Amino acid sequence: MKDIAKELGVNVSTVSRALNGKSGVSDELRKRIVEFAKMKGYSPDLAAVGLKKGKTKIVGVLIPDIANPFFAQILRGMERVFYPVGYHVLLCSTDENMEKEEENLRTLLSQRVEGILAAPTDSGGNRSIYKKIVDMQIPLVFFDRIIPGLQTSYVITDNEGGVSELVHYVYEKGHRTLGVITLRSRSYTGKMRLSGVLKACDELGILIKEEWILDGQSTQEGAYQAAKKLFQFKDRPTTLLVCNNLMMLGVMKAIKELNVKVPEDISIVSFDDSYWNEIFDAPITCVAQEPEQMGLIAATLLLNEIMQNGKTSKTILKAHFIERQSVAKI
Amino acid sequence: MKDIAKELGVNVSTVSRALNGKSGVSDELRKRIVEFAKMKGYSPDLAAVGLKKGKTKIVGVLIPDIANPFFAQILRGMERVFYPVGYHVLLCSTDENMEKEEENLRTLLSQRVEGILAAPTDSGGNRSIYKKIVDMQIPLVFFDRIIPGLQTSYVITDNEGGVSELVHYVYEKGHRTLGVITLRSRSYTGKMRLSGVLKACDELGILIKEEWILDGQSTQEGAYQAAKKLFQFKDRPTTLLVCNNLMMLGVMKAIKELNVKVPEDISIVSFDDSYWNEIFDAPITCVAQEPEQMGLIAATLLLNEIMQNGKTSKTILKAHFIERQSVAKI
DNA sequence: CTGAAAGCGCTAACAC
DNA sequence: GTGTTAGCGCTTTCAG
Repeated sequence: MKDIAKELGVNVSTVSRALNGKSGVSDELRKRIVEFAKMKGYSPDLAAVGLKKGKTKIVGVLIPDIANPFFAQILRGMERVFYPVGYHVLLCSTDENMEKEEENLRTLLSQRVEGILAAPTDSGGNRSIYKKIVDMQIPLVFFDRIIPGLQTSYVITDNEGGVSELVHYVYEKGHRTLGVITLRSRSYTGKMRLSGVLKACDELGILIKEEWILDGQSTQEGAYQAAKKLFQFKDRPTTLLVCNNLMMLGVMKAIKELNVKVPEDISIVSFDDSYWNEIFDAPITCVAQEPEQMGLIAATLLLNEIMQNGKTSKTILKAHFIERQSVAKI
Repeated sequence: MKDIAKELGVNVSTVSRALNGKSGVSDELRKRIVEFAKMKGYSPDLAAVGLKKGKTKIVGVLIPDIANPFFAQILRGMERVFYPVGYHVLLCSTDENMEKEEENLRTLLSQRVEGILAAPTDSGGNRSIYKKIVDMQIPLVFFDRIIPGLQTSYVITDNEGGVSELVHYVYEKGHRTLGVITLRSRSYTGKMRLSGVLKACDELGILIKEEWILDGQSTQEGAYQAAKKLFQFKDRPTTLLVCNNLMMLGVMKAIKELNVKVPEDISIVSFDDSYWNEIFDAPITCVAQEPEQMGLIAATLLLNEIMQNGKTSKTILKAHFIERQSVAKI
């Protein structure tokens, strides 16, 4: 800008006004400045603008694992709202690691992001730093997972309702025993989905033995191991409920490997839909979340808070049931 | 910082030195400053630091579609190298849209990113802006796709080699006719994979009729439509080659819907491996890329250029063949 | 309509 | 070992 001003024999402030479309510059001069700037390939230093204005036009997104299509789709939803309004996304992965999560949050603060979208690793941990963020009045919106008791906006899926629907469905199909492959127990979704299953089974009188609750650690590999174990029990349930998309994939692998017949040998239902549910040998009956929608809403809420310092708002998305062919009638 | 300095009765420069671990502050004073800063919840304004030092510690990543697991995994690879060295990722999606790509690149320049990782939408388009970036000496590394003729580092997969391997494999299995579902024709990978197929077929004397080359538009939906069309030809090839992971998914859907038997009715091979290839009814024989590895290498190359202004370097990854059960011997 | 000048938060000479 | 000061690139009063 200084160069431009000098070469055109005007003051930087005039250049600034001209380039930002502010009034107070003659049309003729503005035209000259704008053209000259374009010719020179001038591009404003957003960091400097941000420093001056106290606005960075950057938001931070904290995600457990971008390689999980579920989160990748959420991110796409967010992108779709931020792009048109000129906000940019600083992306951080936590790998479900609380130290990394904390460090990333600190970085985001230092980058002076105007707001933060986060899916916290642990429903209890790192509460204090999130608390601090809220206290600093930095807009914060949770998605997919929350830290209960923190006064923030969020958008989550009705986890308990979703699993409950699955359990009721298999009940109506005549099933009275159920196994479940669970998420990491400390995550919010892990807790909610398991408790939802237990509650629904209890209400309906479905038997769910201790040893049929297997920890899939939220991962494909973990679920693969867990499913193999379950399939080899002599005493096993007639249905298996899998708590997320990636774990469903692991279960599928185990099914193929052990040559289990679905739904003849065992019925399967899953929380989450994903690319693969539909094209599996026995297409998987499930409750689907809408990740892109979730991202979209989360981003919109955040933008609202940034713009107008709006009230916090809570959204609970319904998981919608998709019947396919993985459950037998007995 | 000013507050801290004032409250402790020292100068800001002293605070700066203390907080940055620079010499020239007595241990005692440093300790007091550091503690006080922590208590106050001080966090440095990275924009200001960047403005001063001319280093933002931010890199830009330009990706066609994060919801595609292939790119999501690449991104994870990048994250894994940037995180430990304190660099942050500003993420931009192009949606395969050239205007959006250009706009995003301008933004990244304005954010004064220290380097850019990009998978260009079009192998020819937007050349001039990429050229400009190179001329400005901003480190630029292409991944997955390149713009031929531009002097930059890149890491890509050996597309022609990969498809050639697939074609040779089906040839040895006795196939002499081949159909192919192609990517968007203007993308670099689209061109390379198609030309590779044609070349290999030509060499081996495999017949590939004009109407067996179907445009899958790089998408699941496009490939689904294309495959449905192909499967309904009375005169159809004995093998179908699918040019990427997402399109393979579309093909799978068509297969299920039309109740096509693989490999009895038709044999299938695919470029790319992805979650679903392995768990499909007829597990899909394919050549796999290593997206995470690609991201890792790309990020490392970029970091090298940023750090030591190193020479440009080109990496071509081999696609490795995975035999499964989707090809019949005839 | 245009210019001068202050200052955003920080670092790095340069003094003392 | 500590303070003073200039300045990174920009915007925005305030004068003229």
